[in-house]
Amino acid sequence: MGHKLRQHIEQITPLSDAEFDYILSHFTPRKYKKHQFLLQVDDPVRNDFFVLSGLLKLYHTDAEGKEHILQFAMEDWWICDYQAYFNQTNATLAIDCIEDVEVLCLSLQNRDKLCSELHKIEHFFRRKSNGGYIAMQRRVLSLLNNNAKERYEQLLAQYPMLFQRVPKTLIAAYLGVSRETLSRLS
Amino acid sequence: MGHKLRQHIEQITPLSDAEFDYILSHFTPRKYKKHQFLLQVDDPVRNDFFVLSGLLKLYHTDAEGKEHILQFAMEDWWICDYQAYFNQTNATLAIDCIEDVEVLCLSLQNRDKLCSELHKIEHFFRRKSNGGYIAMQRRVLSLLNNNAKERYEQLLAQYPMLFQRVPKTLIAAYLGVSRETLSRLS
DNA sequence: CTAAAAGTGTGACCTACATCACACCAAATT
DNA sequence: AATTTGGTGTGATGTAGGTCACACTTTTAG
Repeated sequence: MGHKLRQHIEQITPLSDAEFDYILSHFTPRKYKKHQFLLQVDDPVRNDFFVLSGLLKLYHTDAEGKEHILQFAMEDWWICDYQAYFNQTNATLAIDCIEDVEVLCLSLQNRDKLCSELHKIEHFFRRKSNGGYIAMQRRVLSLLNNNAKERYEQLLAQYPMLFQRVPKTLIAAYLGVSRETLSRLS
Repeated sequence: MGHKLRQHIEQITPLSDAEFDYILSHFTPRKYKKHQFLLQVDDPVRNDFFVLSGLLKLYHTDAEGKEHILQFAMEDWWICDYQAYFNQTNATLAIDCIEDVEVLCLSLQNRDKLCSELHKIEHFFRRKSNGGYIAMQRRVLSLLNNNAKERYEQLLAQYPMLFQRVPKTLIAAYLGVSRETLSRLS
């Protein structure tokens, strides 16, 4: 079987062996343990992460110390504080591991290099970004439209696997509901 | 002064006269009057719209008939039901005019043609999409983090001009608050 | 193997915001 | 000029979901 990254890119655009090797050479593999941080608030954001295995969360901690989860990421997902990454400023979001994790790291420099050298990679990232935008928009709509129970059921329907791997406290922080209220819904 | 679209694209990438003329030839100009629809639910989504002048809203109407506004768009903004546009399915969102409007229409075919012929246009749209993703993510965070008053003040700080052009009812529908509550905040 | 920490459920109570109902005013429309 | 329509404010009341407090169980770490 091919490399996970290759399979992932080829869902959008085919690659030759040489192209893929070249692309892969711009990524750095790394491993992290459960509870380790990939990114902490105020860190410079050096990399975007492509997840090979494991589970992570991207979140913001507010003034009262409450966590708000923007994204979970598992196999085949990308995760990053993109605002800070693209503007090369310091992180306002944190990323850490819910499970042990293997990722491929891509610096902004290498991303831009790949995008300018390989038109099909620029195309790939455009498509990815479009998809992400649409997903975020759907989430905004669901926050505007739906009550706690409806949001919970939508998430359950869309990512049933998540509920086996993630504590309810985190599901609540993702849905924007208190842990207690979530517990009374299900 | 140059064309508004040209200025807009050149914020990201420079263009020759010939390139711009070629690009522009893929857009169709159109005008709409206040209250006219650019897109209704269940319409096929033929175009993405670049706004030259005027003001529009992109919104969803829920089962109880309540409007939830996903986006306002004014000069220099793009507006579309992207989910339906990119998948070439029918609209689930509607777009209509809050003021008289001039737009440039771009079909998906022409967008893809431009993107594959001109690497710099693919780059432009990637950058735009990245920006849109980040903006949506910030909005999700603000819905999770902040109460009605805080969201109202953020919006006011970010787009003060909006409050001169848009009735409070629509601001409320954008913020996810009832009209009455909004009226008691300010 | 034991102690601490993390995860979960549930009752009692509280509050931010929704809903309903009405009044008033400004701007279209006839 | 008269009349409908759209926009806005405000009181009274209802409710979804938050907060606090506690108990119990499971996992993690020393």
